[in-house]
Amino acid sequence: MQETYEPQVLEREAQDFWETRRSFQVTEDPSKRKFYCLSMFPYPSGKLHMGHVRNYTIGDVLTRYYRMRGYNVLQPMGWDAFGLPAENAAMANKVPPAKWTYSNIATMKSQLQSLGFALDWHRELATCKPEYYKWNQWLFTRLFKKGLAYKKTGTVNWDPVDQTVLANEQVIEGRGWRTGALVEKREIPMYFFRITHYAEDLLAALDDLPGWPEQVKLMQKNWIGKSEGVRIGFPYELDGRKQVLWVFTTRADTLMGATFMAVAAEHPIAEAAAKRDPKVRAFVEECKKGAVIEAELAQIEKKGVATGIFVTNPLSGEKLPVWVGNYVLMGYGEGAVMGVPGHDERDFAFALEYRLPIKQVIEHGVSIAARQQSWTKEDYAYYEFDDKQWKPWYEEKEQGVCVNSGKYDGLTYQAAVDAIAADLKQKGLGEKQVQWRLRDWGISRQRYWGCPIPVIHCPACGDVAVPDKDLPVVLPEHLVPDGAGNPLNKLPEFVNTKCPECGRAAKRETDTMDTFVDSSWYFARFCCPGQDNAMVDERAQYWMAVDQYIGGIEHAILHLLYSRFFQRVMRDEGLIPEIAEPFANLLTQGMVLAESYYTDASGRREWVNPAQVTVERDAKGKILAAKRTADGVPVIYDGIGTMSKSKNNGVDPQALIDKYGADTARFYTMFASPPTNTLEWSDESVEGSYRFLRRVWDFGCKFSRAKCAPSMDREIRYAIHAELRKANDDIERQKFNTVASACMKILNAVEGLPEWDETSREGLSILIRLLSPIAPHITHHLWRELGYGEDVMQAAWPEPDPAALEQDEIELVVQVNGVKRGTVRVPKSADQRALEAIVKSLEFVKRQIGEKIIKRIVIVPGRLINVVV
RNA sequence: GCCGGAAUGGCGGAACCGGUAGACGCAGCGGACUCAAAAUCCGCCGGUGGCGACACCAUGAGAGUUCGAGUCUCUCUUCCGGCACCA
Repeated sequence: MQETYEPQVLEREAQDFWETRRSFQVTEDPSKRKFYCLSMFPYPSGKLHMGHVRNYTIGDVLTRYYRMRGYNVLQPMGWDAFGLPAENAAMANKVPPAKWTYSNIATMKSQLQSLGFALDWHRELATCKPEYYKWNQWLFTRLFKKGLAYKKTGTVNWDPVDQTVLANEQVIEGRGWRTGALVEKREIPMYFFRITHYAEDLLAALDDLPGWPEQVKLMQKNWIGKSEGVRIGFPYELDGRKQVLWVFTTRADTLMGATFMAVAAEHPIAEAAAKRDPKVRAFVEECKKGAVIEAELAQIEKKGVATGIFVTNPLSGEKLPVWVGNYVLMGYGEGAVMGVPGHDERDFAFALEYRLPIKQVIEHGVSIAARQQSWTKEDYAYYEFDDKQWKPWYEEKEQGVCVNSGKYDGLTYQAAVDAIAADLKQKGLGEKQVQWRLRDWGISRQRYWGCPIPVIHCPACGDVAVPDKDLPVVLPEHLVPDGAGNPLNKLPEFVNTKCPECGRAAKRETDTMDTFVDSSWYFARFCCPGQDNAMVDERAQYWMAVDQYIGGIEHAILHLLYSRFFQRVMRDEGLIPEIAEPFANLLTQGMVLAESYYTDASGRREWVNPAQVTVERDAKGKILAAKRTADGVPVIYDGIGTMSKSKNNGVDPQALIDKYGADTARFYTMFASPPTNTLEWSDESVEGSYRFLRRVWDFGCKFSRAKCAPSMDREIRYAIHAELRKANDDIERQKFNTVASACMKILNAVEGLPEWDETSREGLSILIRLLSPIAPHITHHLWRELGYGEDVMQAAWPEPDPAALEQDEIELVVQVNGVKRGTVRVPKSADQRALEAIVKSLEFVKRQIGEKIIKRIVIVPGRLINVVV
């Protein structure tokens, strides 16, 4: 056996062994339980980053674990290959996105292979290949015919200089990233998927996903946002015509407290008012400037302008002014809201700004009179004095009683809503309604590097879906975008075509699909390699649903929701008839972070990669100072954050693999942090992981030459089996960091034996198997070299021996008044009375009790005894 | 702004159900080996007081529930993810 641990050599050999035997290629096998383990496929951005290493190691640990547990495990890999970065790289390097993408795929594939992942490469796919995206197009045409894909206008960011649509990411502080021009909103025709058709199902089915983290389900639930309320009509007259302004509210009980209405700038009332009033026109124009990014919209200062139009409260007959508000979104509900400043924070702020009246119509135990007594200044009529601070006077709690509301006075929330909805219905001015926050999914992108939307625009027949026989609509791969619009528009041989229905000259759609479409069904395609006549086939029914899906928490909403939608669409098309949910279990991994450092010498920050920094520490290990290793220039520590190009704090996995080998990279990423936490990078800890693997190798080496005594060490054996029992629990709980630490503890125990015996032999075989999913190469060799078997992957997963875990005596913690005072060894069979007697006789207990009287004795079986005095 | 998370020694983390706070590792300190260094091995390692046995303090801050709280409840602070065209 090789004396020194040389990971590069060992890993190459192990990978050749698996390759030759096609160890990871799987087919449907009804005799075994299947396990479909999937990690989110990567965008081929250049080379692997640490997030990938972490993600795919988690998947690989599970894959190898379930294989050893006897499952038929599928773990495929592919490429989410369409997207914006390829166009940016193309512009920068004057290289077609296709060429850049395929070259990145080649690099990253070889990196994945060097990490020794148990991937079935014969299923590899790339979403930019026609044989894949053909089925995006095929499914689109099905949905188009059903009305589940349809055309309407949508709002985009428009760069007026480049005359192009910008992604949100390309808008920086309201300006185009390349031109610096102020971005405008623009309405253009787009295709949408009617995801709202499935809103109820997507929401309800969350309850049937026990394998998903609660936090993700909650985020999805809030995103879908079902709310039950009342649609209310406010009649008005405009240019002599009777009309109704509709709003939706969950707080119909506050209708009598409405003092104004606010509509979006795009609302018909706003447009009508803009025609007559230049002030309104100016404001509406103002609102149309800026980007469409919602996070920014939500934080802008709430502004408005009165339209001069009044509507009538349908129940009280009160006249209410209509305002245009920049905080009202046309895309939500009716594009209009009723303003109830007494009971809504946002309306309150708006009313305060524009001196609109505020009415209290809900009371929560405190009478208005009592409230008003605390008001001391006329100026603060809109505030109440509370806790030495002036606080806004509004209350949002739903449980309240109506006041100042005429016939509804005294009604509680639900009773008031019911009564008001009934009265509105009678007048034809409202009824109860369910409202969703979820909006339909706009999939059109005015970009080149994506899947062409298979539609032909015919002057006579309108928008016609491309017939099946003409699919795929192939994207030409030779174009280089220039940042000013989609180059497909300038390619007549792509654009000019014939109408499939009437045969006359027609234009092809040049928009491509949102790349989220590509990634919404790839998991099903992996099940069906080589299938060229269908999107998926019956093999998908065997493999689906994905048993374990692993990916970043940043995908908690959009990607997962779109995939759930697509699975339903595929089900309803009869493709995978029995499965509604694509992912039975979900693990959301945390991000990989690193320290960052910069120098300030030149007056502007120059970011120095942590690998080039030497840190000085005090005796405790606290950071005192840091300098650039090369030239000793002092650097400033900027804290910890995501690895990024801009802060030059990325750690290249390749450098790590070259230096320590894949097993160290894998072991470190598992050991450093539980999978769902963020992982803070530390070079020193990597060193520690390497040291551990080398210790394992060295021990194996020595052991292979040693003679073993036939004896067993009962205590050490107990320790090993107890650790194994815990590790097996932990691997099921997906806490791989403690599994890694169990491996270390078992090595410590085995090394601690006074002489090598059968305990060592057994302990080492447990260690190798337990470690093998995390560090498969080193364990592959050790298993063979030490004569345990030919292939550790074929070995049975280790189980603790119940006989080894039996104990006659156990140690209990003894507390007095909840504070630990000592421990005591007692026979396992001791009953409550015996325990109480033992505890009372303990010296340190007597000393604590002194003269006091024992009130009770709490016994937690097998753990502790608490004497309460 | 809205939705969702997180916070434990110098650092990463452990403590699964409310029951010994700090497992395992990193860094640091002391020692062995060595001409020396590296590697390796042994010991120490939250804070304060004490020769010591031991006592007290301590899980972002503040309150509460409990025999007992890192864990449950409420309020707050800071940081992170998402917000529909980055993927």
